[in-house]
Formats: sequence, structure tokens, C-alpha cells
Amino acid sequence: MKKTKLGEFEELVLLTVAALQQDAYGVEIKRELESRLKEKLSVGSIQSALKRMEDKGFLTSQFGEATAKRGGKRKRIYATTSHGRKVLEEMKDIRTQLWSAIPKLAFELKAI
Amino acid sequence: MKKTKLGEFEELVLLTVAALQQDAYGVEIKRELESRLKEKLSVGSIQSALKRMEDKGFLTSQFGEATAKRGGKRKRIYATTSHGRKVLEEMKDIRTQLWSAIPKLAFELKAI
DNA sequence: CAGTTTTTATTAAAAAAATTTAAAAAGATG
DNA sequence: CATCTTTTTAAATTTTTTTAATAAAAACTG
Repeated sequence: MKKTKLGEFEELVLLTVAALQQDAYGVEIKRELESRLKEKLSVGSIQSALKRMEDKGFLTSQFGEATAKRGGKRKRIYATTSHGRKVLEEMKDIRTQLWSAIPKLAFELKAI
Repeated sequence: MKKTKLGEFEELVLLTVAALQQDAYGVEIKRELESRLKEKLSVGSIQSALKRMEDKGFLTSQFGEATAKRGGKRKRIYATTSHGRKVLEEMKDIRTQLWSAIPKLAFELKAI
């Protein structure tokens, strides 16, 4: 039976795909996420997350046209599926709930 | 150099520790998280996440007293460190940002 | 009341899945 | 063909899950 869980990194990649829309292809996703995380990522890490998520039905892909610029190899464009979006929202809700269950003092005062 | 990243499941466990405060010990964390995720978890999965996070400095632990009730073995009580709390907040912020970057239409209309 | 069972709990070890890293390959342009 | 943009592949590492073992206390039982 196919695993259906979404990992930490996968979630960030999936959110980025949703944000980028028609520009959601490997290299661009990498750029976008790097700028948000303020941290270098490798191409392969993005690509393997994308592949896993496509297998699990969180997103789909199709090749776009090659652009007329140097090195303009055709891109594989990704898009979230409704299942992917549903899972993203579920995870958001669970975290929101957990956050709201945390006593404020715990975060404001504690020293350690 | 010690890894410093927080996994998906680890994050949920860490949030639960923050929420439970003085009641944050293995079995109780399991109960709480199961009820929130509406899904069965194994004790081992919680415990190994706790151990990893203690190694990475996201939380600390100490044994509590044995309670005077049946099977009341002493508990190992966990607490978040300020580093752990900081990382939790960073992750929350990154996701919040990503969510706000997603065009609303993407989530409201799309069919696939 | 000594031994067994039950309950609450942690610990450990191995298998499975996700992530990272490091190259290699594909396809396009000048 | 040298170079650029992009995807693909493969191996190493880390995280997650599963399964089982161990530990300590209370309750039961003959």
C-alpha cells in the first residue's frame, strides 16, 4: 500500500508549488524556497521531493514549452492536486490547534 | 557537527511538549497527539523523536516522582529549551509566509 | 504474604521512508 | 563544441515507524 504521509521538506516544497503556480518547476522552486528559507538547497533534494509527492498524488506535472533563451530547456511544471491541497490545509489546522494549546507563558518567560 | 534540523513528526511532538507543560512525558504525549491527529501512534515513535530532539538541544528531560497509583512508574518529563521554541517559531513563520504567498484562487477553485 | 498478573511507563533495535548530497545527463543557444 | 538551464539518477544519511523488550508499581490470589 502506498504511503500517504507528507514530510517536513515535502510540505515546504508543496506550498512553494502552490505559491508559484505556472512557474512551479524544479529550478525555480529551488530559488524561491532558498530565498524564503535563507539557506542553500540542492536541486536533487527538490526533485526527489517532487517525485515522491507526484507518486503519492499530492501533485501532477507536465512539460512546458522550451523557452527561446540560452539553455532554455523545457521545464517540467508542477501543480498541486486537490488532495495535496487538502493535506496542506489539514496540517496547517493541526499546527494551529497545537499552537493555540500552548500556554503563552511557556513561550514568553521561560529561560533555559 | 550535530544536525540541527527538526523533522515533521518531531515538530508535532515538540509542540505537544510545549502544550502539555509539566505533564509532558512519553505516554501522555502519545495520548494527546493521537487525539489531535485522530490517528494511532506507537510509543516508540514518540520516544525516538524525543530522544533525537534531546540530543539536538530542542528539549531537556528529568525524572519525576513515582505517583501512588497502579502502575505509577516514574515518568521522564520533557520541557522545551529556548532553542527549541525559537526553531518552532521560525518554522511557523516560514509556513505563514508561504501560505500568504499562495494566490487564493489556487485553493478555492481548482478542480483536478 | 509470596508469587503472579495487570497497569503504566521507558528503552532498544531494526526496517522503512524521507532528506541530502554529489554527479551525470538532456536539451537548448551562441 | 562550449556553455547554460534544467532534469535525472544514485548513494549516503537522517528521520520515522514498527516491533519487542524491559522496568516498576499496584492489585489480585491461593
